[in-house]
Amino acid sequence: MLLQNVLNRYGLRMGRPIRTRRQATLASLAAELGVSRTTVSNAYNRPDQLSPELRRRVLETARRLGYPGPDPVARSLRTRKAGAVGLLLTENLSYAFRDPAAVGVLEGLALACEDAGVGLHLVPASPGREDVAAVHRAGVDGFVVYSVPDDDPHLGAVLERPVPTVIVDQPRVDGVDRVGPDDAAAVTAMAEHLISLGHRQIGVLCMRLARERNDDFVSIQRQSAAHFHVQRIRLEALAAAFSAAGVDWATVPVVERFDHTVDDGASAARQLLDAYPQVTAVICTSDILALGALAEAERRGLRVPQDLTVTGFDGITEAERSGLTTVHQPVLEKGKAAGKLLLSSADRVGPKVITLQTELRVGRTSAPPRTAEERWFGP
Amino acid sequence: MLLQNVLNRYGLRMGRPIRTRRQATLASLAAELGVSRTTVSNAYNRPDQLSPELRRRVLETARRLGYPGPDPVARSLRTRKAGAVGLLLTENLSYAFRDPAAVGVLEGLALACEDAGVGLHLVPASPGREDVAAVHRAGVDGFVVYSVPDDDPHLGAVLERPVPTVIVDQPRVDGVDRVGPDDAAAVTAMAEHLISLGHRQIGVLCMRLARERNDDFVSIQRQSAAHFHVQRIRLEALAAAFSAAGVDWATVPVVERFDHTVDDGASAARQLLDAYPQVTAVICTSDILALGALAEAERRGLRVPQDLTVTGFDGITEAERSGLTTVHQPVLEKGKAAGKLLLSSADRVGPKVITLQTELRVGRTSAPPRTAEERWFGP
DNA sequence: CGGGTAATGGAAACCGTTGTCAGATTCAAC
DNA sequence: GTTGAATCTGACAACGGTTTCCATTACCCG
Repeated sequence: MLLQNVLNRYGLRMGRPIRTRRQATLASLAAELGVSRTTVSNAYNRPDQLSPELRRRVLETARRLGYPGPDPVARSLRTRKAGAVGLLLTENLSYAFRDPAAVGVLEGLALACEDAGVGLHLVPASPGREDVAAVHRAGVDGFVVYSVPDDDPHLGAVLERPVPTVIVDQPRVDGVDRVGPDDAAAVTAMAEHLISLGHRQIGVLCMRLARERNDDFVSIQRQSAAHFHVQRIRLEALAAAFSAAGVDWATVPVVERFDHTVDDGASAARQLLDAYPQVTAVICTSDILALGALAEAERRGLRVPQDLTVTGFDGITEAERSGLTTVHQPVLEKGKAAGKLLLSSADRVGPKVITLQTELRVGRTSAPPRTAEERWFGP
Repeated sequence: MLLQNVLNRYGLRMGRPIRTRRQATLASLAAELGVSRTTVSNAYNRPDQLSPELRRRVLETARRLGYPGPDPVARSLRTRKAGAVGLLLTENLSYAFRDPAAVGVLEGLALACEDAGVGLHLVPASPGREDVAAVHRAGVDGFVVYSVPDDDPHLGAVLERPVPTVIVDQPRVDGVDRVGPDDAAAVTAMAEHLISLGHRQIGVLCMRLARERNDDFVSIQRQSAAHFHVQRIRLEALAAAFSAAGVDWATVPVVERFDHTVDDGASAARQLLDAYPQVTAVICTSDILALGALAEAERRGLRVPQDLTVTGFDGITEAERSGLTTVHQPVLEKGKAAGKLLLSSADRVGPKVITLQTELRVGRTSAPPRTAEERWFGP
């Protein structure tokens, strides 16, 4: 027993081949040099605390012994700083990397982290996974939560952790910092644009509303019970605006897609237009879906905007290029703001909400609807 | 002094307002319950080691005291497992997120991590930054290094860390696991395709060769001294193949671009064709550059492939869509393989190299060159 | 020569866990 | 009542550092 201890002290272990000798530690290095651990630690962290000569000796001996410098985990434990922020994203990474809007947020966040010299720790949390252990295991100084349903177990696990948290877009949690656009206002502006053009026969394409898949039309109940807050708000804002314009929202078809690709947008548009050919405007809650709707319109031989108006949301580059009428939001800034907010949250008291500026960008995909006669007989 | 200790034991601290009371720890929770720390630890990590009833009490008291479960950092220190792999990428994140080939690798890596339930820790290391502290600070069980110049200080810092490392694409370091395509073979196949078509007047567009910017023609010296191994190998393979076909490599213009965007590809092509209008084929070391070259060809009114042949490398979706002749490599698999290799490296002895299959995909952008007469008088 | 001030290095506490191992308790069976 | 097996529990030693005092020495100044 004693022998074991002595061996340990010198970084050796019984019953193991020599070549797997334990890594050198700060203590073994100090022993080798005949100085205290403090001094070795100072050599790395506070060069002004010891003579240059001794420091040189320490570093040189470290190199000789293959000591890689203070262990980051031990250091984190002592200093209570991990030097990383966690990113919770209940979504396949493929999605995160494929949607330009999401990439923008990620990039902005990464930039903020880079500036501060802290790492970005992607927490493994695919939609299916119920195992929140990964959240518990993440050694981070704070979390950014991006676009997560309000009933996701990972979210709960994050909020229980005693570290600052910033939520981007959704969900809305009381007392937690948040960064996002004013979705209601933005969508209202879009609705009023369409109303003023004269559209009353509309259809809506929206993203996933809950964790269970429903690639179909959406009931009023499901709309108002949506766990994805952003989608819910956007639908509610549309409902409010069009109701005010005399449209009975219960008659407005809304099609949901669980996955978020251009192809899904196209198939949703097809489903919508097959069942409701009288629709004059397809409002999409994202540009990706809208790009799909444009593709489907072309496939059907519908001219945009003469025969059909299509609108999106986000303002991604591809949308701009195709002249889509959409709401632009500064996604890069969104991510950057989230990062900065999180990294500065040590010296703040109350929760903070940052609302980003959005801008209605009218492109070449919205125009007044044709009258019924025009539809049948041409202009 | 004694008082201080007693206070500490109960999670209190002198001279601080009550509301900032110290977070509960496993120890304070055990004290509260009147059981040992072991028991509390077991409640979380080995449910079979204590009675369900006691476990329930522990968890319930934990909730009441706001104990968030065992501290991840302390746990990592004790278990020597961080539950995360680091990704070193000496590049602005913007690049990583914008180049589809890089996104593919990232996505594959993320998938492998997700499968294993470990986090992915992005190490902040922009090109300019000389500060490798972030590498030292990263609490990870291993590193994936992706496309880094062989003289990058971060690379050295990673290799010094006593954790397994896998390098993707470049650099090539002896004794370190590596995943990547057989660049030389792939490029040779491409060269032979062009040679057999009859091209002898070629020009090359390549990516950054070193950490210092050089948006210009590249000397032979710079080519063979390139710190980005992949680029060097590709150029060398081209040189070998075309030399064998009787082309004096010293006369072949090579244009380098530091940044890697379609626009940079276009400007490089312009620079090349302005100085060497007799070129019949522009060989690019990436699809992104090739897409730019195609754009520039169109701008000049050059028909592809009749007037100019353009080839790429990577096989990204956009390239496929535009019919680019290119070398396809499975980028998603590359990332996934790197992740799996890293995560399984505990029980392996020697270094391992995984070479990925590539495939020459002849598209609509390569054809025999026009003869000089044709160039002036039409076919 | 007394005493104040840097400069330098060290002792010990602490960060919050986990794992080992031996001892304690319970319970059924003989 | 004894025994043995099956469960639980708790003391103790790591894990690898950082940081707050202290102690020592050297130097400077009147």
